[in-house]
Amino acid sequence: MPTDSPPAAPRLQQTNLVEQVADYLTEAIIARHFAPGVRLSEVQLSRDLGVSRAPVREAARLLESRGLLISRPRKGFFVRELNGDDLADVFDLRLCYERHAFELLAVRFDEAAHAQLSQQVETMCELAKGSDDGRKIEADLRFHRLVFDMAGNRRLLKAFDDLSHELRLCMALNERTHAEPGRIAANHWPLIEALASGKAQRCREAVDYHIGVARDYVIQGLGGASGTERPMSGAGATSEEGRC
Amino acid sequence: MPTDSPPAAPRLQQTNLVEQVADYLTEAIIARHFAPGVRLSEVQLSRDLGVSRAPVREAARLLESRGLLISRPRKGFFVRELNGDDLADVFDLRLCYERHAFELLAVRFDEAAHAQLSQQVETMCELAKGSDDGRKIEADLRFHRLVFDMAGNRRLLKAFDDLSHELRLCMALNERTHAEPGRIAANHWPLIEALASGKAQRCREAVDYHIGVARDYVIQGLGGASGTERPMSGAGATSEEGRC
DNA sequence: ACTCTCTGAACTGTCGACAGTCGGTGGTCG
DNA sequence: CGACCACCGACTGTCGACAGTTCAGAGAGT
Repeated sequence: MPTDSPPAAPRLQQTNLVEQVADYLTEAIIARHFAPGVRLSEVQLSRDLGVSRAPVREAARLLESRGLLISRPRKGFFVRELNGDDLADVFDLRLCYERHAFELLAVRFDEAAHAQLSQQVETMCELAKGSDDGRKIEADLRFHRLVFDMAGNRRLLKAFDDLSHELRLCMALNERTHAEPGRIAANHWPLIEALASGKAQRCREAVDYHIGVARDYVIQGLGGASGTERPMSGAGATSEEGRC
Repeated sequence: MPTDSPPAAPRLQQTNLVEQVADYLTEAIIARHFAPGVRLSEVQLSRDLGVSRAPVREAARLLESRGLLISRPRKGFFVRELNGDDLADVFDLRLCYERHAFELLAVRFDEAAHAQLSQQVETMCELAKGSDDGRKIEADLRFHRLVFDMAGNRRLLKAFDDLSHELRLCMALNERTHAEPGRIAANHWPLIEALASGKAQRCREAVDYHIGVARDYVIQGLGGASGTERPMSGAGATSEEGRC
């Protein structure tokens, strides 16, 4: 059941219905038009979207593999609920990915990569002045995706892309996400400097700090009503300086 | 088109058809009854399995998310082809995962975990005397899955499970996989010792060496007809001692 | 009033069928 | 003899429908 009326539910047409339905569902879930834990009725969705149940089912399978839905046999698909442990897992896995990506990129870092990443941070700083929070988040994720893209491991990039959906879900959990966007954007400069230094240890420390800040930010924003306390591996970061 | 006649294609029945079809396809692909690159006809599969196309399509979507199939719109599903770059990516991603899992487990390693892992290596040594290569590989993967299970991050475990399918595919690429199973099994003792030491650096070195050996083993087994040469991050391992 | 049972509505899992598209084949033209 | 084009078969994408199951609520019994 939608908690809020789902956004417009535009009649989809032609082919590639699966992808269109998946996009619609992804956006609706991240925007929290479907509350966590609620069941998504196949018939209801197919009626609202004006398509049959087959594309809806396939799209739901896709979202399940991305961690946005879970399917219970004979019960249907449910919007994924994230508790404190889930948040910790997501950011711990992200730490795992980013450490590796930065390590890979550090050894092949060149002027072109430097320029590309710097350009992206400039864009983020520019966006920080505006009020479109969605674009700020996307620009932030795009910086990190650039790192994975240039790191050279396609499967690592795909893994990050998959995790990105859950990351957006995590960020949408709290309202504090959008505070101090300027400082958040500037927080990415040390990552570039660490890459430029070419030193693995320095990259690792910068990544650990950066992700740690983002993790604490989201978890604290959740109100601390999370599951078991679990220290993050690597450097802890408890300041309030950034998000991503 | 099947290169070899697909194994029996047992008539599936009742519910949970998607999972059954997915299991059948997974096994058939890893056993190379479907050659890499071939197109899997939905109608042919549904006829052979005695089910309709809907479960076949959903199962194919599932395998696509696991990297065993790729779908091209209006063309159908194709068995994934792995070149040298793919192998390098898979093992590099595995290195990323295992490093993190061992680091997580090292800080919570206790007597129970020690006993469980040791037990598994004993099992592997026992299986090494037999001739069932499939069970050797599964026991090997099970050791590593145990590590991920005990590491405590469920999403990391799921990520490894997903990658496992591609790992099996990689291992099935060459025949040399099954050589010297006794030494391969024994190669896992240093990992346990590193965990017991509780030292992160020692764990990392042990993992890097272990995975490096496995990677070189598979890539050399492919005949070196791979893509661009790419050095593995971390310790290189060029000996011939192990697989997993 | 509370609990258990039964009934029925709604839904999921699965199926067969239709429409549009892609690739190959045969024929025709230059 | 070679290249282009129309036709045809097969397949994918999508749809509506049926069967078995689950869940909620009404009703009977205690």
